[in-house]
Amino acid sequence: MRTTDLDRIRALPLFAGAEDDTFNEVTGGAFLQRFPAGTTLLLEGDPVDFLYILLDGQVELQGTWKEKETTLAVLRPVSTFILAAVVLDATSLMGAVTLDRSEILMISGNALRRGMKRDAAFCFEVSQELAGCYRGLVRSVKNLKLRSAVERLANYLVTLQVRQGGGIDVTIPHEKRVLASLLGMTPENLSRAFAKLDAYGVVVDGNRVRLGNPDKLSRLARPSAWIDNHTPPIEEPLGKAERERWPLSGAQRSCA
Amino acid sequence: MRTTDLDRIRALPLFAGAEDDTFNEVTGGAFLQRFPAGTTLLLEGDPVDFLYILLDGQVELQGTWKEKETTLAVLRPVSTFILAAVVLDATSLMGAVTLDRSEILMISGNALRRGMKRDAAFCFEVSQELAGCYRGLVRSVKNLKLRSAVERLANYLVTLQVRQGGGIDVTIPHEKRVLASLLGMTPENLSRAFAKLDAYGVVVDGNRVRLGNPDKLSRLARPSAWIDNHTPPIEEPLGKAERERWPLSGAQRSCA
DNA sequence: ATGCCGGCTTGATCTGCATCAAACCAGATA
DNA sequence: TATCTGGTTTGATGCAGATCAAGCCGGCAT
Repeated sequence: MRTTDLDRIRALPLFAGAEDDTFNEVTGGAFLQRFPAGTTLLLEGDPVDFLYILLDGQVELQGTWKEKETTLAVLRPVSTFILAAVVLDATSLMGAVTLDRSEILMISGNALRRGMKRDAAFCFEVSQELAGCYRGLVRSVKNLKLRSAVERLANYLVTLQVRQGGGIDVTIPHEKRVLASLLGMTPENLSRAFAKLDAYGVVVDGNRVRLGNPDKLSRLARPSAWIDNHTPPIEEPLGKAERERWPLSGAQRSCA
Repeated sequence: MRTTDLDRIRALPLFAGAEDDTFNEVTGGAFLQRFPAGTTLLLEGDPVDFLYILLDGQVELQGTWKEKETTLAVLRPVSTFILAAVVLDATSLMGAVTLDRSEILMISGNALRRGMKRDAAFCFEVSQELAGCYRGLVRSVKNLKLRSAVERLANYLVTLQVRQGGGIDVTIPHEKRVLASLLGMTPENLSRAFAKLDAYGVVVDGNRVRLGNPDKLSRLARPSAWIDNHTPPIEEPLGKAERERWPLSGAQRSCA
C-alpha cells in the first residue's frame, strides 16, 4: 500500500486516538482494492474476515428473504461497513455489492480485534463508530414504521438538500430503483410518489430534482431531529460517530 | 447497593473481562432502582446520563412522530439499554417505559466512558454488546421490509417457541397491543392475523397460544438464520453479544 | 440510421392493512 | 350483584401501495 494511502487512513476518525503501534499493527496486513461496479463483495451469511472501509465509490448493503431483496443502506465515502460482524467474529447479516467502481480498504478482522484489546483509546473509537451505526439504524426503523411512503420520500429529499449544501437543486446519487428499495417501496410507487410531490414544488428530471417550494415540502416532511440526521456537509472524513454527536441534535442518513 | 446485587452485576458478560479496578470505578456511583409499571424512564430527545441495565421486569422502547407511536423493542432481563447514546454522550433516540414493575441498575455514563478508556478488555466487551444490539436492529429492519404482517407474526411465534423451551404452548409475555406495535401493525390487524393462522393450527386463548401444527406454521414462517435469532434459551445472564455469537448462525429477538 | 436493451413511467386492477364503529369480555370497583 | 373500564375482537369500508402489463425514452451496438 502506498504511503499516501496510509496517510489518508491514519486521518480517519476511527484511528484518531490510536497509538502508532496499534495503527501499524492493525493496518499492517491491510490492502487497498479496486472493484468495478456490480461486484458482489459479500453474501448474506458469509463469514467476515475483513473490515471494509469504503474510500471511493458507492456500496449497497442488502438483505434477502424468499427471492425478495431489499436495500438496507447505500454507503458513500468514507464509511466502514460490517464492523459489527467483525467485532463479534460472526457471519455477515447483509450482502454487499458495489454500485459504482469503488476503492475499498480491507483490514484483517483478527488484527482489528487484537488492536482493540491492546489499545483502549482505539477500542473506544471503534465503540463510538459502532454506536453511531446503531443510531443510524434506529432512525431507519422509526422512519419505516412511522411514516408513509410519500413522507419518507419527502424527508429523503429534505435531508438530501441539507447534505448537498442547501441549494434548490439536488441530485439523487444512484438509480431510482435503488432509492425505491432503500425507502421501502417499489419503483412504480416511487414514480407515483414523486408525482404527488409535484403539488409541493418538486420537479424531477432524471436524477436531478428541483425543490421548487422547500418550505411547503418541509411542512409535509416534518423532519425530526430524532429520526433524520441533518448533519451539515463537511469535507473531512467523517465517521458515523461524529455525525451522531453533532451538537446534540440528530438526523437521517443512508447510514449502515 | 447490597453486595449480593453487586455480585449479580459482576457476573454480567459485560463485566466479565473487566479488571476489578474498572468494575469498582464504573459501578461505584451506580444504584439500583425499582419502578412501578407504566413509569416513563426516558423521553425521546432526553440527554442520557446513565446506562440502564434491566435486571427484572419489562421495559418498552418506543419511537414517536406526529402523534404516532411505535414500539421498537420490548426488553426482558438481563438487558442493557441506551448504551449507544451513553457511549456517544448523546441524547436518546428512543423513549423508555416500564411495562411491569421493574428493577433497573443505573450506571453513570461518565464513569462508564472513563472505564472504557482505561480498560481495553472492558471496552472490548462493551463493543461486543453494541455490535450485538446493532445486529438485532439489522434483523429487525429485514423482518419489517421483507415480510408481510402475517409472516412476521408467524415468525414471532416460532421464535417464541424456541425461546420458551420448544413446547407446543407459548405465552405472549405482554399485552397484544404492544405486540401489534412491535410487529408493525394495528391491534385489529393482529387479531385478524391470528385468525388467519388458525389454518396453521394456531389457537389463541388470551396470552396463551397453542401451536397445534408447528411444522405447517414453520413452513409458512420460513425462519432464516439471517433474520431470526433462534438462540436457545439459557438461564445465565446473556448479553446481546453472546446471543449473536452463538454457533455462527443467527436469529431473532425483541432485541434493542 | 436502426435496432436493442434496461430503467423509468403510466394505467388498470387487486390486496393488505388501516380506519371507523360497534360489540364483547374480564377484571376491578362500588 | 351490578357497573365501569380498558383491552380485544368483529364487521364494514376506504385507501395506500403492490402487481401486472404496456408504453416510453435514452444509451449503446450493430
